[in-house]
Amino acid sequence: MKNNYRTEQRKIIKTYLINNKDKFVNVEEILQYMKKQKQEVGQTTIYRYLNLLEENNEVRTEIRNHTKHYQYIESECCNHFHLKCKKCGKTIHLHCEEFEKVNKHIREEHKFNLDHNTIIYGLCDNCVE
Amino acid sequence: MKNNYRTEQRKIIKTYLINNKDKFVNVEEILQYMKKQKQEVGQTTIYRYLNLLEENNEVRTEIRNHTKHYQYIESECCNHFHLKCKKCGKTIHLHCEEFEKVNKHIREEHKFNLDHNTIIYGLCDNCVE
DNA sequence: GGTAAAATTGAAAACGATTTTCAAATTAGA
DNA sequence: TCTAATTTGAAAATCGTTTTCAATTTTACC
Repeated sequence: MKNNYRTEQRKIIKTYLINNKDKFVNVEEILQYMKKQKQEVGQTTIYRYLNLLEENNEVRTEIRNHTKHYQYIESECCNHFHLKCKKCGKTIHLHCEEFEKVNKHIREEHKFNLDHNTIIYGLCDNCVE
Repeated sequence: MKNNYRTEQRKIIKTYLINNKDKFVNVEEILQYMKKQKQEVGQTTIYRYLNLLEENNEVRTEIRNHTKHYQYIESECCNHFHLKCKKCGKTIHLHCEEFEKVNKHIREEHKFNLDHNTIIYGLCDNCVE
């Protein structure tokens, strides 16, 4: 991987992302955490490293009220789809044979390759009106 | 619908959106078009009206290199899913019985309601490596 | 039609997240 | 150890979007 020196700052940022891989975090949250832990890192560095991780597909991103949020992509989450409620944010890890069959069908018949890292949005049963 | 006076400016903006419903457009593009047509509208007005349309689910949005893009939602596109290649942007209108079956399965068994307005991302056969 | 209340417009200023700049510090690799 | 390449971070710049506010337009009611 190009441009990937292992500096102390990057280790800290990546550790934070991995420790919070169950949610999306933004730069402000990373910054606040670092401050608390007395491991301050310049915000420019955080932005730059996050961009690098995004280019390398190590994080997925999402924009929440005008601010980019980042989530570390777990490799063990690569073999199933994710459904996310656009109202309450609940995520469902879809381990579903039938969906995988359709995925194959779409790949073969419709010539399109669904991306396991892409979150599919909708409404969960609690939020649907 | 609240806050929806029918002013000349809004008619023009909506017409532009409908005439370009096959693609995503941004404020700059709308502005340029208006200028060409000698129907200038302040950019504040465009931003405000687009926000209103978004709240009312009349447009879907997408962020492309730091800029919000808008697409008018055709009502006749509500009964099928959309696959979009994240590399070349090609959109496939997925008229597919098998997918609809899985959609029903997901709704009933996984308690989740896929949203026809949500675009599902992946790679088309030309762009997949 | 006329009129008042409510909503919209748009130029300018403010905002705020992100990027750029650039000199100093750090890292990798010979 | 030494040098070239890369990274860091504070400050400034950028730029898309929102806010402000006075003027204008639209609606709704008489």
